[in-house]
Amino acid sequence: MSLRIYNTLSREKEVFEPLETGKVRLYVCGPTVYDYSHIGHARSVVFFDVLVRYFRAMGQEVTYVRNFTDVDDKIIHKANETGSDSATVSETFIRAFHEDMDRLFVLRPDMEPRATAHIGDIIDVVNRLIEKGHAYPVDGDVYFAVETFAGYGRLSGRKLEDMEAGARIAVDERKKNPHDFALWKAAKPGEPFWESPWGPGRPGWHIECTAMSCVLLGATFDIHGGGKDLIFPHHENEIAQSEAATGQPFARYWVHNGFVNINQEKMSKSLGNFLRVRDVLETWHAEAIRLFLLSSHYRSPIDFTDQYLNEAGQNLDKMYGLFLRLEEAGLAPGERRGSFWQGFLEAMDDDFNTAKALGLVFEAIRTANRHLDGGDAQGREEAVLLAGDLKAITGILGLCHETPAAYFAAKKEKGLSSSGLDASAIDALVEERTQARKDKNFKRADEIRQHLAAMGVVLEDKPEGTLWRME
RNA sequence: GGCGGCAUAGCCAAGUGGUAAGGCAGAGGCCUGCAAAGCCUUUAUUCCCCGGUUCAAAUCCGGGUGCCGCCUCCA
Repeated sequence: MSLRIYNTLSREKEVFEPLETGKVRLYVCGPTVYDYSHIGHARSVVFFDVLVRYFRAMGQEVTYVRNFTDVDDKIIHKANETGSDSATVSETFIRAFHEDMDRLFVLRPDMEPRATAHIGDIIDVVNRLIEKGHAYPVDGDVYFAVETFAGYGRLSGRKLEDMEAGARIAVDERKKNPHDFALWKAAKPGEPFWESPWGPGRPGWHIECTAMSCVLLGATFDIHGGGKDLIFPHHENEIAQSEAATGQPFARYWVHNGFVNINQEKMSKSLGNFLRVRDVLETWHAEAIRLFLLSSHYRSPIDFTDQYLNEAGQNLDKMYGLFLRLEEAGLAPGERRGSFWQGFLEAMDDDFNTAKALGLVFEAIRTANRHLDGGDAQGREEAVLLAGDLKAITGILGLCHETPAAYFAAKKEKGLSSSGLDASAIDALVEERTQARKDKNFKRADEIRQHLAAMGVVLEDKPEGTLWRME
């Protein structure tokens, strides 16, 4: 494969060459589990899911690690708020995260380490950093000394001097430099803690990723991913900790996804516009959500609106519609790969250009439909070839998991239940209309069509009879 | 104040030197008793503005304008 990836570290697209040929070691920052996951989490998780599926389809052996931050101020706060404890809170939201992402057809990573399961590894790294003079304990806390790491600021393009000026961080007299960050935090009363050489406490946020990636993937690995917002300070700090501790290069390619806005506004607690994955799934099909998320390049910001999700839903119908047509024609997607597959590979090789790839998908669908409209043997053969490409492509994008029949049946069911209509009543009207048509009473037939249309029921007269579906 | 990103049709969105993918919406047509679905045609002489480089620029360079993100353990 000749994949090029935009590396945040160099700010350029670089040819991807894994450390070890045929193997890809990937670490992606997972959620802090103090609440239900939102659509922004979904974008990151879905994008990296596609990245992994693509590597695997290209024959690469991927080791995919995504952590859970299960000890943290926000989790502790949530526990106090709800009269629970940290462990229960994290357990609850880890389960919820899995439910949500499973419903989005996201494949589970190979490993999903939790910070609290790696306290020993974390303490080891902190010890090593102290030994090497990169960290210092103060009153049960341990801080990383940013000035001891020459490359600090390389990923985010910041210089320590520049950051001094407009820094909005509280001055802590105990720190040698205001930008020194906590590796270990002394326990306050009522907080969860673990014993350590510096007294009871818990890990700081950044150190868990250093410890777990090193243990699970090695000191140096291929790709480190996460949301754009993690570039600073989280990933900057990870690099400093890891390279200072091991003396070896850390992640080689840094991949960061852009944000999801809601109606052109940033999602934020203060605006109260957080869209939870499980709520969004109530309204839209999981694959329509994936399709929407993949319709822009992963690094661009994307705007979540009802209109765009509806469009994605229509496009998903179009995909299933073709597969349904083929099935009804007794045709199965072919095994041979054609030119659309080649185009797909080129698009994906160019920094995972899923938007371009989807353009090809729709072109292929249109072409296949045209061939089927033709109805001749050669056209059918072409359609089968195209369908094969489409099947392979949608598989990598994580779309079209269902059979077309099941997809459309579920859609009808959902439309019925949300509108409160009764299927048998509709069937009766359709039957009446069929009789009217036989009697050439088109006036009555059209009345029924319009009546049903007003309720959101769309009729399709096919040679084998009249079908109806919910709009 | 520092760092970074983006500006392409009514809307969304690809396109990093060679003459504007794809989707939605709109218009016309084929098909249909009428529709729906599908298909065909059509919708940006032009890519925020002004300069420059080049045989050639949406694409490169300089300047401007506008929007956005990060610098607050927010994906």
